Amino acid sequence: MTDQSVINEYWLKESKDHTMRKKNKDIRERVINTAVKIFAKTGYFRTTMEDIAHAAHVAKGTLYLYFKDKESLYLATLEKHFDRAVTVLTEIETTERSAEEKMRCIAEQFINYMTGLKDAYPVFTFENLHTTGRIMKKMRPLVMPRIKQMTEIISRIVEEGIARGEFIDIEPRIAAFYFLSTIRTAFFGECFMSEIFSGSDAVMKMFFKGLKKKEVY
Amino acid sequence: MTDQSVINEYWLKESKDHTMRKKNKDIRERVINTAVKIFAKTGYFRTTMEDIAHAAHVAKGTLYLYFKDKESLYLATLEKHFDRAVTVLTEIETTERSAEEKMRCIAEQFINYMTGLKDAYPVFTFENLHTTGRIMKKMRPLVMPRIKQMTEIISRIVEEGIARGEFIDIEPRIAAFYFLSTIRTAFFGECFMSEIFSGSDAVMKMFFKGLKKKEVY
Amino acid sequence: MTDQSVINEYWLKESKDHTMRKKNKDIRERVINTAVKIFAKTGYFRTTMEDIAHAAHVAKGTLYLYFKDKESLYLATLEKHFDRAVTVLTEIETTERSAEEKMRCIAEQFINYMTGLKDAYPVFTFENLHTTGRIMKKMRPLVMPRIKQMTEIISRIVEEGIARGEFIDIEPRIAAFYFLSTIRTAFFGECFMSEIFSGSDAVMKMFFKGLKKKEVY
Amino acid sequence: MTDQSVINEYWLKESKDHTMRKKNKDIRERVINTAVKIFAKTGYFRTTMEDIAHAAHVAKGTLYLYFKDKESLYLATLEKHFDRAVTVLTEIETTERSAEEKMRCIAEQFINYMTGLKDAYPVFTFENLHTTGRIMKKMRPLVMPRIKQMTEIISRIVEEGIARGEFIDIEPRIAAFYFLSTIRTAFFGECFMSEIFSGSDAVMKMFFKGLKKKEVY
DNA sequence: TATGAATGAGCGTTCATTCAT
DNA sequence: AATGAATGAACGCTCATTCAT
Repeated sequence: MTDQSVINEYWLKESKDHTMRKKNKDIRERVINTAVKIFAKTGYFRTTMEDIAHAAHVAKGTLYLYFKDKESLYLATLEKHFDRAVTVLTEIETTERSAEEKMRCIAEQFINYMTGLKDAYPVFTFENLHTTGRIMKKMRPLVMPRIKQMTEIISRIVEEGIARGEFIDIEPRIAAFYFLSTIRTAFFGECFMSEIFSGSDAVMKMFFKGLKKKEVY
Repeated sequence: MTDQSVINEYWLKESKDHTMRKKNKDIRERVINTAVKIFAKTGYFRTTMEDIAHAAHVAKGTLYLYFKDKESLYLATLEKHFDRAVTVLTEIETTERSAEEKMRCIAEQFINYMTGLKDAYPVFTFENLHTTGRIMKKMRPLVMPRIKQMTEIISRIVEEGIARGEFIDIEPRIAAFYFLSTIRTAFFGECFMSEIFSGSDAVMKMFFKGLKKKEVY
Repeated sequence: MTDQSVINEYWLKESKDHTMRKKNKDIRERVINTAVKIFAKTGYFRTTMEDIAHAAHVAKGTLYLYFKDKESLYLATLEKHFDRAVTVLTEIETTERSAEEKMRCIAEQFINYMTGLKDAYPVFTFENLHTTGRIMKKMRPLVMPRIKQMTEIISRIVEEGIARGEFIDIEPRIAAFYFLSTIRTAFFGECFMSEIFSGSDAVMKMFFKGLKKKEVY
Repeated sequence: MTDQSVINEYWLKESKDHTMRKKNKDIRERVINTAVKIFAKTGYFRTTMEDIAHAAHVAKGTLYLYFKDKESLYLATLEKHFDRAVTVLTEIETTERSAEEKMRCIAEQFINYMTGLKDAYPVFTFENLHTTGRIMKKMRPLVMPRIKQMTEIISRIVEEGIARGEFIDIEPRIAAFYFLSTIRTAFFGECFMSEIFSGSDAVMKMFFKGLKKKEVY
């Protein structure tokens, strides 16, 4: 839909550096990248440190050289997701397009990324904030600022759209938040509920119809 | 916003039947109603069978007389959620209102229900479909038809709206699905991310602006 | 040396009740009695919960029904030692004998008990107070009062001896403390260092020579 | 109480040679001297090789160049303790004093040394012989001869006292063994049980009263 | 039917030891 | 010789599930 060959590199970068120059950095990376997938596929609790170690081709003990405990490793995977998301958002924000185009591009990128993790539901959607007690406590301070950050970038794009007369006069943060949620809906429906849903385009269309000024025919 | 005194009863029904006529049925019910809350508050994995047994004032072993295992008990709580949701939807569908009014009423009901479980993120939103491989396998056959059912009821309301000229000509299922997702967004934002979000009304407004025909002023 | 058939029962009681009337009490007892020996033989750290469970013919998990953790089980074994020691001391204190006879009887009892645990160095001698950090913190409040209690009983016997003109005029507590230490010496030398030592009688003799008034020949 | 400036040097020697001429010897020494303190403070099991390596400013792997394993390192620290003890004993034996004076000097030295290791219960008292089966097996052949050696030196002093008519006619080894135990008692009571004990002088006095001939007043 | 004591597989984590550099 | 990253066996503890009462 939109040109994105350059941007895509951000999402895929991790699949390349298996050459291991600095052991240190590489193992950490490898572990995180492995853990991302396993956590996503199996869930936090069902995933064992042994699973991760095995999949990352390191010994169980090695994990603890790089991460204080399971929780920390999990948080590191979240961090990773967010970093990429923010990078992509920033990248797109600074391109030259209409606000709507930027947002459509973002949606496309995100959905691609999520879909790329195949059966792996990307862990950083909002609901994960609510995961069970103790881990939640540590997550909020990590996650909330990142969501805020993401929301802010999108807010700016929305503002831009409002200023340009593309969008209706709406509180930009709310539109931004709803936008992220809409992306999730599109991805989720397409991906997991294809039996009863297959209209991510239609959903996006509804979203933009709600956001945009009435066009004059 | 809308009159809902009658409908509310459905959500609250469980708090009444502590009279225990048919012991059997009563224990099962009591366990489920207790488990709903505990699972919601503590999460599936952190919740122990002992927690539930204790809170439901039965012995641990008793749980296994009524439910094959923890998973089954969990699925039973899901059923409960869905049953209520469907009941409410059906109830509202058959009232005499405009399509938009029905949908707004639904949103209100759902959000009330979710909020009523306090800090407990209601377990039946879509993403839970994806929890942990093994359990998911058993969940799909249970959950998918229910979501389908819910979607269908809402679809009919949407169709109604289209037929009446309230809504644009859109695939009703997609609108229905998106509608449920929008409810979730409104609830979630309001409830867990109040720091960065507080516009459930605005979100709903955007949704309906996207759905409704351009009004002539 | 002294008649002690009755008193001995206290030390040996645990070897009898394997009939298990009240499961509850019996398992707890059995575990403690087993743990006493294993801890003594193998040491706190080298002893695994599995070792104890196995030796006590219960499952690992069962241990945790009766004891919060390894530490608590260990402390319970200490408690046991002390209880018996105090019982024996009290028993002997109230008999009709000279102070010296009482003390010799105590020494004999203690040494018998220790020796009865064969290779098992009884864990309640004073130096255990100093075992490694965390466990120590919990031990002191448990152990110190017990040692105090033991010391006090013996102190009273010493006082008695002083009052009767058997012993020199010495601070009774110090004599009591030294007495317990002397018992340990006698046992230890006899038991573990027989190659270079075999004079528990001679040690006791020295102790009493130091304690008693010069006899007039 | 007694002049001991010269003798003290033996105990303190390790704090001087940080000049590191022969690297080899120096690292080994440094490790042992560090380990002595850490083992004493933290206990054998709670002490990790990393702790020691870190404190001794060497890498973990380096420890294994000088010691086969943790156990061997521990045994080496015992050696150290014993070496010093024997040196001190020998030193004192050859001075010109009465037997009692020599023994009092020994007691003072030992207690000073123990106290110098601060909260660290000196690891070479007899009871440590009994730590944990496996290690014990290796310890006995190392430790027993040393204790024998120490006992013998003290025995000679006792014999001397007997010969000079200072002491009663007692088996010197037993007196020697009891003497070491009495030192331990004095130190231990003073150091760890000050709440219920504070009479190391009184204890020593009792010991010597038991050992010495009745004086004629 | 209801109980809850007993079970034991399974997990997170530690740490002595190895080995490539 | 010296390093310290990597290893993996081993342990304490949890908790879903069973079963004798």
